[in-house]
Amino acid sequence: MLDRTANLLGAVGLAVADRIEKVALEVMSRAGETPAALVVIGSGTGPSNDQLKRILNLSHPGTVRLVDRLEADGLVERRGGKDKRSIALFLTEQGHAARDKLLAGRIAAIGSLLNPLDDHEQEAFASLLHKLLAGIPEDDLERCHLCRLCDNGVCVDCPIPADFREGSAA
Amino acid sequence: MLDRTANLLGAVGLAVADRIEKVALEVMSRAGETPAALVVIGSGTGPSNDQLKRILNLSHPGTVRLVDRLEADGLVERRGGKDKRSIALFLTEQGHAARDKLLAGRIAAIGSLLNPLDDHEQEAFASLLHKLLAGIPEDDLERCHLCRLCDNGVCVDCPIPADFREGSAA
DNA sequence: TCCAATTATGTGCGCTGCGCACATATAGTC
DNA sequence: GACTATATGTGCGCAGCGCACATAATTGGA
Repeated sequence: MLDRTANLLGAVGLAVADRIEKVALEVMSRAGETPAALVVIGSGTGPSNDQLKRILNLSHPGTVRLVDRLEADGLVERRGGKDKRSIALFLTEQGHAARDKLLAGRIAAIGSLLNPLDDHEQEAFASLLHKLLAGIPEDDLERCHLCRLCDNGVCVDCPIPADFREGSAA
Repeated sequence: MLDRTANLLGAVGLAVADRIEKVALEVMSRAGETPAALVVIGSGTGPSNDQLKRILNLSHPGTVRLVDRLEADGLVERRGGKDKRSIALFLTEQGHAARDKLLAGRIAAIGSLLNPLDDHEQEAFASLLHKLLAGIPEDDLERCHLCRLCDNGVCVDCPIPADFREGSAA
């Protein structure tokens, strides 16, 4: 029985991931962790390359190149960090616009999957998802990773502590 | 309210996709659609390259190279199809073993996410997922795509018609 | 005070996964 | 028998990412 539930969740998860990827390709023509980076950078207050690397769970060089791509696309700026060695990442105006489109498209795409459920069922579903999410992360870093594509403007009553919101994690 | 539910589902979907990818890397050191191809080929009765391409939603050359990789890894065999131009794809013994490990690992990884839910909640969750899945696919091809990583041995009462099971789709 | 270890970023290089344009062989159609 | 459609395979390049390495700045002792 648990296996059957897991299989159903696997199919739904795949459908969700497929739709998120499709939206990201439409909005910014990028795949992999690049869309998540856009969201994370926009959520924080000038995160460093190293913080981004840990949240996205990428290698260090991978993160550097990822930021290169975002910079080349005109979505992100590298500014000086608190150290002279570190940098601080900020979205450009264009970056903010792309991030908004990405998040809105993501919510719309996933929302369309929820159509078969009526209001009451959606509420029950949200409650179960909430409980499930609360049980996943073991530390702040894992929380940030899990929420790397979340829309903070929409996620009221987030099952995950708010450290991420201030960009103070990692 | 719907937006909040969609955001929660987005986070869960991402967690599911992350775990599936991790298992695939551990089991077969491959990413992208290659693990799905292993599952699909093992589910069917000698699908052609073209059928695989449509189920995975890849370009034709991408599918050819994907099969090249699986063949090089010793997991898949190309045999003659019903036409002299088409081929039929079958798993080797090693391929079946890898597929079993992949599916078992997938179920285990997703199942661990379900731990916070008690038996009653899991049943309710499965029911909602079932209803949600039934509303997604518009044709057989989309069904096959959605179920490309599903474990047929586990998915009783599948919300999706059984054409996929016979490999007759597309 | 100066040198070693740590931290933070960036580069050279290669590999995997994938798509576009093209080539080739077989099957159906007029 | 020529023409189109179908099915597979190739040349080529690009995106995304990791390993090994290089460089600059900070920290922590001896």
